[in-house]
Amino acid sequence: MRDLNIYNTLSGVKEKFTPLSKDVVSMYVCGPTVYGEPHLGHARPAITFDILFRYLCFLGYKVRYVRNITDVGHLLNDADDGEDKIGKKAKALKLEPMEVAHFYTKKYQEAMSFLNVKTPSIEPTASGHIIEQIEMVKKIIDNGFAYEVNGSVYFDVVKYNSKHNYGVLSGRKIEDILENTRQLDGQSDKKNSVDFALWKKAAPEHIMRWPSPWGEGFPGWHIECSTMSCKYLGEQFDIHGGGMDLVFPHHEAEIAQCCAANQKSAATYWMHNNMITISGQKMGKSLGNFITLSEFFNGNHEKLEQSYPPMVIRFFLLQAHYRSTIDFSNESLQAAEKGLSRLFSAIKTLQNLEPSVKSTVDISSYKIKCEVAMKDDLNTPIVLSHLFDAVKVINATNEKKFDLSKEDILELKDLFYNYTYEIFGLEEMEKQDDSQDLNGIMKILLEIRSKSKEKKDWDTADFIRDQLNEINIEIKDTKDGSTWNNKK
RNA sequence: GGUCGGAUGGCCGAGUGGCUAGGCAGUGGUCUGCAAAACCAUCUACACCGGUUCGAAUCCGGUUCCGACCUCCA
Repeated sequence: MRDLNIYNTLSGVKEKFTPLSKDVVSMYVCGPTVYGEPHLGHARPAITFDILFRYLCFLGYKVRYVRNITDVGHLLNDADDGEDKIGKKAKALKLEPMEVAHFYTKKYQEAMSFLNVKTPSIEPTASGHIIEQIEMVKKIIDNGFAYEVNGSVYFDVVKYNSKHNYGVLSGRKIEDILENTRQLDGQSDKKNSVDFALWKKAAPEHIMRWPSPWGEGFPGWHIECSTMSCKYLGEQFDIHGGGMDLVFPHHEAEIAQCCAANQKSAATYWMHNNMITISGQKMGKSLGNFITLSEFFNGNHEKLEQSYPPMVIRFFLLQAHYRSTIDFSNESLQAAEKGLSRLFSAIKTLQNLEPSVKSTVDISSYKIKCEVAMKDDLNTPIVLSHLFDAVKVINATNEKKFDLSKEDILELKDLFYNYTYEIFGLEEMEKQDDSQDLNGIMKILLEIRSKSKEKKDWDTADFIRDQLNEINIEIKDTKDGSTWNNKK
């Protein structure tokens, strides 16, 4: 339970991870805004922090993992008064906003479960914490860091910056931001362009609205995370995560809000995953170049040459370090698919390995190497490279080129079990149709084929093989007879 | 424009001073009636120009190109 190092955006370096309380870790990750289909971009933070969650548990920590659902319609931008993403969608579809939010929340959770992402300990919704958000806004006003104008409340960034450092996380200087944000703000009520909304008055056409001390309105974008992390993890907790695109302004604002309200910076460690790119460009909703997860799963998108099962997506992401961008392409996903099946087939081989009295190959280093890589800021690609080295040993042993003792085989089983299933959350892509009927029929067919082969009746043997292949049943001839598997 | 990051072999992607990353593809081989699958072996690198060093993909300076954030975004 020691020596896990993680990169902290706050300090800009890798730091030894020391939780606030010895055996317990508190972790908050920014979840999705539920107004559209979950896409590949959503999978990255979910999987990155799922790995961290799993690994912390593996190390014996008790983890409370909170990942929010943003189901409150935030404004598209400051100039666009009264329109929010969820509300807009609801109007277009003639639905209640919460119907839209609920629909996409289910979609998101479903996709995450396909990807074998563990459910967080708590998945709170912004709409369920309006009262708490109002309370926090009040606290910030009382502390003198926010002001009310026309039914909206804004965070006074300039004043805050005179006492604290607005920019600790993103490295931004307030002067630069002020200079660079001199675009026409419409008839904004803000004192300074850097100020951001804590509570926004609802325009008449705005359909998501709640009563507040300042009139009917809705909470600002950043306040929900501050409120919910504080409620469930305390004013100071261990890890706050999310995508790199959230560093500024979202997480910067969160820190400011928490400092303004509680004199605490919320999280000790701030972790950010990098983006997924498509042809070198960020895959994102605003760019319209995203591919949804269900499109990956069913292959139904013009850019996709085939369907990619959830585990392939998961493995694909693990092949890159979470802080690197990863470029999507059919070629790399297909490579991932083959790599993954090589890994699983070796695990299968491992189950049936014949133990020898003594080992002729040293496998003791793998466990340590994997651990070192994992503890070095979750270097999953390095862990995988060690596992693939071990795959070679397993296969070579199976070919009688090496011997492995019973103890060493157990150690390898342990290694693969821990990393593949427990920590990486990879599961076999079993699409096996193991119905009794099919099994029986296949047994008969393979027997006929085997008899024809004995009689050197290659026409019949090949006919059976080729016809089955046509309906996606693949025959594999091995020394000990033939096996079959369902390709679809 | 400001801030930050990146440029690695056919593709993806690790690696911060000397030792084979790994996966996929390619090539050769084993197996096989043939094939597929599987397995084994193996080739192709470090954007460019200088510098530091016994030695640089790795450090320093410069150049070119690309990306992210600065508006909602994972």
